[in-house]
Amino acid sequence: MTHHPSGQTAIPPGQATHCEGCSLSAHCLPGGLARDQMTDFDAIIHRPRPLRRGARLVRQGAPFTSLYVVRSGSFKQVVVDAAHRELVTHFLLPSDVAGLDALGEARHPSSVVALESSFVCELPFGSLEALGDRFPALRGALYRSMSQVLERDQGMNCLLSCASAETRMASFLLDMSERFAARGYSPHGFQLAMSRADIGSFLGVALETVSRLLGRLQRQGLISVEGRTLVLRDIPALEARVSGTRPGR
Amino acid sequence: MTHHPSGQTAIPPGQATHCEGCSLSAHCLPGGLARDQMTDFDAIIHRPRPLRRGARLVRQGAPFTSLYVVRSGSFKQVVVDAAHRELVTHFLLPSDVAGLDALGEARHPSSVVALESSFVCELPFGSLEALGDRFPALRGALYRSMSQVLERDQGMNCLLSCASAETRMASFLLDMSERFAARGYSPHGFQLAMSRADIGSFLGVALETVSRLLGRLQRQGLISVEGRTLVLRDIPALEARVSGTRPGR
DNA sequence: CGTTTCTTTGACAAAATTCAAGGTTTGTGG
DNA sequence: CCACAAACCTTGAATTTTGTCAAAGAAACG
Repeated sequence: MTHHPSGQTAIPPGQATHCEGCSLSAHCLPGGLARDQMTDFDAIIHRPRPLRRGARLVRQGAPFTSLYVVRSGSFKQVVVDAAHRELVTHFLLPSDVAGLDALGEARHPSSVVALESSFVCELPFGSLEALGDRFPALRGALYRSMSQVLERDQGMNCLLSCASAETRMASFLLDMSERFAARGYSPHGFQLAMSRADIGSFLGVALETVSRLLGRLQRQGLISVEGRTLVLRDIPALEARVSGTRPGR
Repeated sequence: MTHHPSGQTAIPPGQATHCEGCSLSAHCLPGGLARDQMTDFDAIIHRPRPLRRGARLVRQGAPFTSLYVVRSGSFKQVVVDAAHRELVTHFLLPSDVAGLDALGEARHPSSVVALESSFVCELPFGSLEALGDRFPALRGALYRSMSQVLERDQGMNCLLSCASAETRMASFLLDMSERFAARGYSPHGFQLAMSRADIGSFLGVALETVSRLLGRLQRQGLISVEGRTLVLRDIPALEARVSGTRPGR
């Protein structure tokens, strides 16, 4: 899921980082703000901080104080359920917002873990709200982010309710592809930053099934996989797998 | 899902309905407002309107203008996916809010259909937002509602990802029970307003499986079912089924 | 009171999981 | 830079769960 083929070069560590010059700003929360408003927004955010692979950005149960925007790298969002299983609920790419599910709550209902070396911008929610009073566009962007998550979750529910393992896999690959494309990267090939186990947890299938499905899709010529390097060779065919699901339910 | 055993008597049709006197107001959006603020809130809402079984409160794809609070009765939220299948994503009980998933969008991404004769209060979103500027508590309540939906969806995803059909069923029954309890009704027995097909769609299992599972749980003495009348006879045992899921994944 | 919709139940088939074992990659310390 | 350990990935075989198809019974509706 390294969004930049050769790693970390796109965004320099911690300096020279202002929303105005940021390549993500169009898709990011302050996207709809005017130039001078963005300066104010800039003032409240905590500058990008680095996280290593495996580091927790947000810990389930910790008090909610800030939202985080992924600047570079990627994350998985996980919840630990009653049976102490870790379940992956989301994968976050640059410009995605972490912590939204805690917004109305005192504590975070899920954890967010870096899948690779990553940078995030921290948005203290108090300041954000205060700014929202002055810039309605900012509040609108926040609403939009939340309802995008809602819609995404709803789509996921549909997938989990009634799609075969193969359809889930195809959906996942296409979804990743679209999200990369939306961020200006190639929709045809990318790196998966997460393990097979993460994908399995996310899609609700066993990790062995993930492995078998990737193998099968490769044999059928729809994709190429080599470790975590993925190439989508026949996107229309993948799309056909998604729409052509089992009849019933 | 009739929350009042003998039907519709709890809330009179359309008159004498103000938030202040409403039995739901504690759990409802204006719950945190002061007395005089509630009067203002009262002024923006459109008074309860009746819907018959099968009537659509919200139509997927229709422009988003209002949120709706369920006053009495119950609803199912459904999405029609790419393969033209209707999938049930939520069941709404009194005090639940319909339309939240459209909040940042121009159009509703899902439909909301009455499962029985029901009443709702309509909250024009424009007025609601305007009022939110004056009463921060109201905006907080809105955030809370949204993140509750997010959390619920996330829980559902977990259930669908890694629970057996039986566990899903037990979860569903307990969830209903809790929600009835939270609204002041008995957690031990209630009416299901939805069909087996709806439950199946919601839980991601075939309707025949729903039927078999209910039968099995009954034979084991955990519940009694007769048509859509349900009695939970052994809630702790049901809870044990939920936590004691399959080991793997 | 008949028709439609909903529900239950059985037999069979298919999909996916579990268990097991071997192979590969990644990361670390000497 | 190499060697070793740990984590990760693949593949096979047997088993289990759940879906599909079919048919009959019950309930709801006009």
